[in-house]
Parts: sequence; C-alpha cells; structure tokens
Amino acid sequence: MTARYIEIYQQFKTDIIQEKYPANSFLPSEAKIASQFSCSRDTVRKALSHLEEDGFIQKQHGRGSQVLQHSLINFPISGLTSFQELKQVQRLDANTKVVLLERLQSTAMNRQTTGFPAKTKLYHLIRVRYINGLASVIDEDYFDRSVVHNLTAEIAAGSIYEYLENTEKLTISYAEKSVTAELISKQDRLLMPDLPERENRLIQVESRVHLADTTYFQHTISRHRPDKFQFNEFSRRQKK
Amino acid sequence: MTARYIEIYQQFKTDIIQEKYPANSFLPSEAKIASQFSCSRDTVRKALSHLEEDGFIQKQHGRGSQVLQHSLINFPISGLTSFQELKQVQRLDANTKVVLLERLQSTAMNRQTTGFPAKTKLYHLIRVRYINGLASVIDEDYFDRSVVHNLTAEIAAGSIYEYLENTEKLTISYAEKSVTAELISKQDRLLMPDLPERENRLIQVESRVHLADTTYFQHTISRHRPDKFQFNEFSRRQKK
DNA sequence: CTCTATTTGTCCGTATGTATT
DNA sequence: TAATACATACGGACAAATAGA
Repeated sequence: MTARYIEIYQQFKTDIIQEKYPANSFLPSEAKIASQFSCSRDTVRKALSHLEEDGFIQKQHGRGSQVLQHSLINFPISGLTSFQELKQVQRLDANTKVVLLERLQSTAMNRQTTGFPAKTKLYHLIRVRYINGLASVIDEDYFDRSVVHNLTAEIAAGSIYEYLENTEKLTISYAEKSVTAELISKQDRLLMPDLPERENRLIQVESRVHLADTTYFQHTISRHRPDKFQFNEFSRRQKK
Repeated sequence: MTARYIEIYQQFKTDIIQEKYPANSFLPSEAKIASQFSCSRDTVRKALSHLEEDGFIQKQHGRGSQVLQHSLINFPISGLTSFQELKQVQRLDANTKVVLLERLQSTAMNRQTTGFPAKTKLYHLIRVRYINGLASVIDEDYFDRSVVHNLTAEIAAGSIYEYLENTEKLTISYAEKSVTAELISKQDRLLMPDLPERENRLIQVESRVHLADTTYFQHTISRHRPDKFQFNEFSRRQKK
C-alpha cells in the first residue's frame, strides 16, 4: 500500500547510509533507475526530489544525482522527531522521569503562552530527560484532551508519539518551532541539580504541533542544558 | 524564463501573505487553478507541494488545500537567508561593521574547524551586526578564494550573497548548520561591549555552505547575544 | 569551437485509486 | 450513493545543461 516512489526513496536512502553509494558518487540516471524498478521516470524523479530535500543527494542538471556527505547525527534532531526516536537512532543511553502529569483547563492567562483558547481541557506533563545519567532536558507539554484521550504516566515515560500514531491513529503533521535562550528558574535548578552555578540560561525549544487536518493539539517547551545542547539542520537556499 | 510552477507558487505565496487567502481558508481546487492558469494539473500540484513544504498551506486528501497561520517572522531566519535579506524582510534598523578582512591560507590546524583542506587560499572576514544600535551578532566567515575572487570591505559591509549570485553568477545551494551555546571569549566582550557580565555564553550558529555543483566554499560562525537570539522554524514530520 | 549523446528540467494529457463531503 | 478533490502513476515531448569526441 505504500507508494512506489516512497519505496524507491527508502531503497536509495538505506543504500546511501550503508555506503553502497558512497559520498560524491553518482546514482544511476533516472532512466536507468526507472527501468530497474520498472516504473516511469516521473516516479523516480519524485523519489529523488525527496532525497534531495532531505540532504542525501544533490541533483545537477545534465550531470546526474550526486551523493552528499551525510553525518547521521545531522538529521534526527531537525524536523519533528520524538525523544524516543532520537534515542533509537543515536543509540543514546537515555531515560525519562515523569515529574508531573495532571489534568487542567487553560485560562485566559496561559492562552498566550500555550496558544490554546481559554477553558480548553488539557493534560499538563513535565518530564526530565537523562542522558548518560545526567539531567539534560526538561520537557513541559500541554496536550488537548479532546485529541489525546488516555495519557498515563507509563505512556509518558515511553513514547507518546508511538502511542498517538499507532494506538490513537492520529497523523502528526507539522510544527512551528522557536529556539531561544531563557533565564534559569528555581524549578529548573531543582530538576537539574548538576547544573553549574555560573550558567544563567537554558536553551529553550518551543513547539506547537498540529495534526494533518491542521488541528492544534500539543504545546511543548523543551529546556536544554546549554553545554549539552546541539541542534543540527540541513537547509537549502530558496529559489527565486 | 522562470518555470510556470514557480510563477504559480509565487502568485499564491504573495496572495497568502497579503491575506487575499486568509488563514484557514481553502485555495481553489487543483483543477480550477489549472484552468485559471491554463496549465496542467501536474504543474499546479508542483506549486502547491512547494507551498506545503514551506508551511504556507496544508494539503488534505479529498478536502482541499488549507491556508495556515503564518507569522512572517517565522520564516526568514530558517533556511539559507543572508543578513541583508533578513533586514529587508523584517525591516530592521540594522547595519554592519567590518572588523577584519584579510587573506590567509588554511593550516592543518583550522582544517578541523573550517573544514577546508590545508593550504586552501581563503578570505577571513569578521563583522559585527548592530540591530537598533546594539551589537547583536558577531559573524566570522571563511571564503574559498578560488570561488570568491574579489571580496572588498564595501561588499562585505553590504550583501555578499547579492554580489556572489548577481555579479559572480554563483548558485548558492545548501548548507549544514549547527546551533550550540558557546562560552564567551575576551574578543567577544570587546566586540559586544554592552553584553552584561552575568552572561557566560553566546548562541553560535555554524554553517558550511555549498554551491549547486556541491563545491564547498563558505564557513560561517555567527555568535548571537543570548537575550536577542531567536531562531524560528517550520518543520514537518517525516513520512514513514 | 562544434557537434552529439547523455542527463536532468519542465509540461502536458490521461487513467485510476482513495479520501471527504 | 454520488460528486468532488487530492494522490499516484504512466508515457510522451521538448528544452536546457553537461561532457566528451
């Protein structure tokens, strides 16, 4: 049931990662790929376009598609990737402690910060992420309870996204994110006791996450230890 | 000479920004757009795909293409956008002081940091960006001199990208970026005299920029005042 | 420098499937 | 159920860039 062009995309993606096509080498021409997969050139082109967007190849008019240097570490943090997925891909020694899980209603006050209209029924969740035993990230989430129905501490300690996509059958689609450096609060110091006294800010990644039908359902504030924070991104220059 | 689908993309992009299609409204169906522009549906789809990638619309199978809320401020920092372009789009009161412009050769030492092989002939450039009169960003650049030929302080004070693309006819294509929080150096304090004593880190955005033929030609380190830094991004969840 | 073969870029028309209303 | 709208796929045509003879 998965689309043909997605299969082709994945085939080349894994081949590139396994260095079957090493950096700087060229993929076969679109025509050759099309005959190999016995599909049309249009289908191949769709697959290659996605590989290009994601930074795996660079297409060159009249020359071919060249494989780019890729550090695996380069991709997973960018985009919309959950902590559990990160943990898997990067093979981190990581675990999660649920500090708070409560039900509440949004007020006019936190409407501005969370983006939810007043009186929306929400889950409020606070978790600390430990990497190699060190408290490295404080995650604070608000979920719209009309979308997320049965959130438990067990789910929150594992993968909420896995639960939402596989059990609740939701399609998580896009997010607006912002990265800033925010002053450290007393609560931050309590949750990150090893944080050196001289540090005065945490790196904060704020996200507003939406479903495929544009429903806004999650607001997340992730506060990172500044000495442990790294955000990697592949970006392309906009065409005129 | 610009492609038909790019024209259509731009038409809708400006219409959306000017709220001719307000947030949450739907664009005309692909078939209608195709007949309006008297082109094929395939061409329309390409334009709409780009609008979706860039966060302007959300396509919904069987329903239509819905316009998303867009804060103009949301886009320009993400991607590969020059300071001068940012200044224009955001209408900032901003100016640039060139602190250093010199020619040098890379050593084995700075190969690791800059990514250029030893003995590459480079320009080395340091600039301070002032926003509303306040020193807010320190930019340090290395350009490969076999790509960038005549860099002057005048060009460096204006738009280097404008010069490279329009005068030197280069096609800037993609970059790997990383964001970290780095300790403040003595040089940083000299260039940013108003930086409060209690701050101990700057937000550093490091970029390696490539041309369309994958030539690596620019390494940039941008160090931002933590209280002035904000990085905004629109991101989509990866398909399985 | 010119010509030619190869390769990617754009666009069209058509057909069929799937999701929404 | 039927109409509408988006998703996928195919095949063909021509343009434009590149590389090599």
